[in-house]
Amino acid sequence: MPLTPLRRVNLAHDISAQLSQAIVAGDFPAGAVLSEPMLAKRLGVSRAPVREALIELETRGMVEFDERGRSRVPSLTHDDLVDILGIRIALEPRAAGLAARRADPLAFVDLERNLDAMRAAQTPTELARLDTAFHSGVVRASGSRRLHLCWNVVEHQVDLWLTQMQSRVDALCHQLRDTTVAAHAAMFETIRSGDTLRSENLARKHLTDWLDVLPGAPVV
Amino acid sequence: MPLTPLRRVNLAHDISAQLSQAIVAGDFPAGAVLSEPMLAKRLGVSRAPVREALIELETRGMVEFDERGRSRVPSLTHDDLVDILGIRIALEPRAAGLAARRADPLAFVDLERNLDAMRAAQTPTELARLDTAFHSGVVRASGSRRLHLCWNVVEHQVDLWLTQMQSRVDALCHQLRDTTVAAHAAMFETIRSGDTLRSENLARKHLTDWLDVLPGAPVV
DNA sequence: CTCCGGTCGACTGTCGACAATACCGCGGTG
DNA sequence: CACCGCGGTATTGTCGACAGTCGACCGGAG
Repeated sequence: MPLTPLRRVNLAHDISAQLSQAIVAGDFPAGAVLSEPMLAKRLGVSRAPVREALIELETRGMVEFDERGRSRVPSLTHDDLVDILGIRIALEPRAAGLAARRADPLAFVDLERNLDAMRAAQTPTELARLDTAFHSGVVRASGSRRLHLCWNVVEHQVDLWLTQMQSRVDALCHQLRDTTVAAHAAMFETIRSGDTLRSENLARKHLTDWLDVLPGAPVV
Repeated sequence: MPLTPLRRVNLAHDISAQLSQAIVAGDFPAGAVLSEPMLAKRLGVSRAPVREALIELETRGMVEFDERGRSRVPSLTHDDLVDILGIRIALEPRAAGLAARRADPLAFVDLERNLDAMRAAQTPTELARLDTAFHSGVVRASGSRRLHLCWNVVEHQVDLWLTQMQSRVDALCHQLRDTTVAAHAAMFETIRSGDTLRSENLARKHLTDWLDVLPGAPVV
């Protein structure tokens, strides 16, 4: 037995993850101030780890600090989404290419499991979460720590945008589901086959396709 | 008069900048442990802002946390440099293209000033600093906050690598100086002219050229 | 000599407290 | 009635302190 994973606790890290999830889930509306005492009280911890979590979230674009040091939930516009996708179009082909070159079997089981989960998913929320998770898996499979750091900056931004625009995009998500699953499956196969160039191109096309769909969607 | 910039002080931010500079300057060798009490004592502050600065630096890849929470200066290998340049090749063409599209005159004066400084620079260290600063300027000129967050991850990595490999690269830097200045000048003109596509291509070529030079350089 | 247990010191993670600052509403004043 | 000054309140930035944990070192047993 491999015993226990053994890991020193770090409240800040847990808080960061939990807060990020809460923000994406829409628990805090766009523009809401996340005051440290309020969060500390709700989480049952002191302000120190909360502060550290907020700093980490700021570097990931999940909160913004105003000129007085208060952290707020950023409110994303359509332009923000285009900006985010532009960055992802720059980063993710690289990640897919590296993943294809490394061909880590361990990462493949994660990706395959994600595909299965996505095929079985029902709610748009679950679908969006799995979609992001798949792309995270590709970045992780690239094996580049720095690429992963960059990815952190955009990882949950699309999810956050979806939450803030929720009224309109549920139907869109559902409609795109089969397309997305098919695109992910194709990416998975290509990465596993080790075809670097084709992996890059598929990743790019998957994202640009999405970008092309958006202007037609009823957004603002 | 635009009055004062007015900005609440934040020791953590200053510490982050100072520490980053010190690491790049080689004050802490690769693998060195940056203990919080030691830094706090040297800086004359308490541990709290030091911790916050370290967290920020970790998201920028300037320090790494080991399994026990200690922060260390990462030691970069040749593969790391290739990885970093790969990310920059993905990000910077996008930044240059956006900068060309925005055409912010304010950013142009910064870039032009950098060009002048670079033409006058003497030491390789100064040259490397200005080179990084130019690329930072392009990213800033892109106007994308998230792109800037991603850029933070790689901003000083090449400088750090140069420091850790210092013995060999001084001559290389000097030799590449004119090439670099010429490439930057060309990028500047193209961005200012608003030619998006050409800006992207120049940025990409500038970086891939550099990548091509490296394998021949006497590096480990 | 080698190996083991115990002790010491250092460091991290977390907490509560304090000063400084900015917002908000109220009362007084012209 | 409009405006200005003022105290109360909430929040941030910073500090010192404490518990838990880990490595280093030392002494003794086999």
